[in-house]
Amino acid sequence: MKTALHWFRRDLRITDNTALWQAYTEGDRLVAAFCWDEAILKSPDVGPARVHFLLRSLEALSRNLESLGHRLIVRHGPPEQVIPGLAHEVGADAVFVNRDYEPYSVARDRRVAEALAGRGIVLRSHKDSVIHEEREVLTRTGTVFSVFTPYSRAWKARPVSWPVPRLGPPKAPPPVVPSLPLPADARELGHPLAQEVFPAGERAGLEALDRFLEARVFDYDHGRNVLSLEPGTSQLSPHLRFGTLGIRTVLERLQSARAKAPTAAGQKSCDTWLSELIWREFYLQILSNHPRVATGAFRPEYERIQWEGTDAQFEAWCAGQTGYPIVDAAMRCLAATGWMHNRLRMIVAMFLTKDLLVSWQRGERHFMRTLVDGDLAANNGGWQWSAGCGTDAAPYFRIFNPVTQAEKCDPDGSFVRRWVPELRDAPSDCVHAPWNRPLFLTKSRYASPIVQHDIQRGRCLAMYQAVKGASTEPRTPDTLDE
DNA sequence: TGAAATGTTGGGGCG
DNA sequence: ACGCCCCAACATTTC
Repeated sequence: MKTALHWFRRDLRITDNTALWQAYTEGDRLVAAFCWDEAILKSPDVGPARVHFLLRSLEALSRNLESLGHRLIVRHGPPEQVIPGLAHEVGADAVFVNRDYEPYSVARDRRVAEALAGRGIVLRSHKDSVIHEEREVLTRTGTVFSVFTPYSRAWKARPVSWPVPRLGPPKAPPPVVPSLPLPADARELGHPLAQEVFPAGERAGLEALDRFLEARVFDYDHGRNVLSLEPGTSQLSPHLRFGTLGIRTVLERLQSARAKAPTAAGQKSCDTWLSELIWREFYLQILSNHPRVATGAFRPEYERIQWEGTDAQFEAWCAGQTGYPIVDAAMRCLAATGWMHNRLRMIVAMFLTKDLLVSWQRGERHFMRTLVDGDLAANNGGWQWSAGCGTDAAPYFRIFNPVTQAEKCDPDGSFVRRWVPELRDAPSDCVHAPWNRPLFLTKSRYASPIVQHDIQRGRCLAMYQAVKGASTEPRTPDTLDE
């Protein structure tokens, strides 16, 4: 009798789960396991929003497995000890995982594979979290893309893979081995969120997908850039982050939604959203092929920047106390809910790096700690884009004006008023720039701007120009890191 | 997936 | 009627 152990990581679902399906079909007996890895959970990059989402998703996963007659075995400790130990305990012939491309995970999986091999057990890893993997979309000469547009053209030219079936009932009873309880509540691991916006788990993921594809996707071109109460974005990022939703399912349902698009503009909106999914895979393959981006600028010349921003300025940014309404509203929304609209992520990132002149890496770390969907590849890619030091980056001189941006994405100021109560009574013509009404500003008790945009913009341009002029030999953009 | 500075054009007020 | 100026509107360049 062959026993297959499936080790859940970032694939917390039983539908359209490649490695789980392989373990189920190839083995005579399935063991489903999750390892509570303290190294990850104690990392300063992990905060309560994500831990809470993870816990609730695991509870849902456990219930879903039980409803079929399976059982989720939970163990605590270092995976390189826990997984081989459990595999040995249940007499597994093979351990199945879906591949994870972050540097930490790659190293961890290598250690686990070695430890398993020592016991004569094989680690079988599968592609699951992406449609096309790190070395599957390459230029004609076989090098890695570092510009999005040609990457996405090549991505689309490849055939997509379709969902795998949902897990079925057990072929043999699950093993009787100890399983430890999950921590009862995220509060044990940090401060509770003031507001929770994301229902967790597989069912919630599928429902969020269908809700988005029902109508909102057809207005995505416009809706994604405004901050109205009903979000124009898909709200799927935490589900894609934790694998409570499978990417093949997303693609399949997007295609059928696109076929039903009411207008040509609706179809175009579907394509725009698809390109956001491709951005996700673009940044994943950048991280896989150039792991050094996790610790430094993709364009090395930008490593020389002497960031002038102070700790106090960084802390004001984190706390939403910069005196720029759109920035403060966005940062307070993040602190309270663990989520921020993508347009706002760009605005606050530009503001931190180009107005406060604080290193993008400090912002990157803060986002990782606080975001419910915090993902190394996407977050790093976004920050390097904003700072102008990444692949396919915004040119360094592309600097957002926080007021102009705010007027575009929050024309009536309702988003600002919701998150910055000091400005609840601000007249619409100054809600994004209250310093234009000194009398109102004093009365409102809202912070005065901690920097002046036009002045900081000039300093930023000078700062970037200095390192650009100092750049040495030209780099080859598609060489691989070791 | 900008914004500011600078340049050009054309309509209308006015002497 | 004409030229002049103003300036909005748009286009181009620059950061």
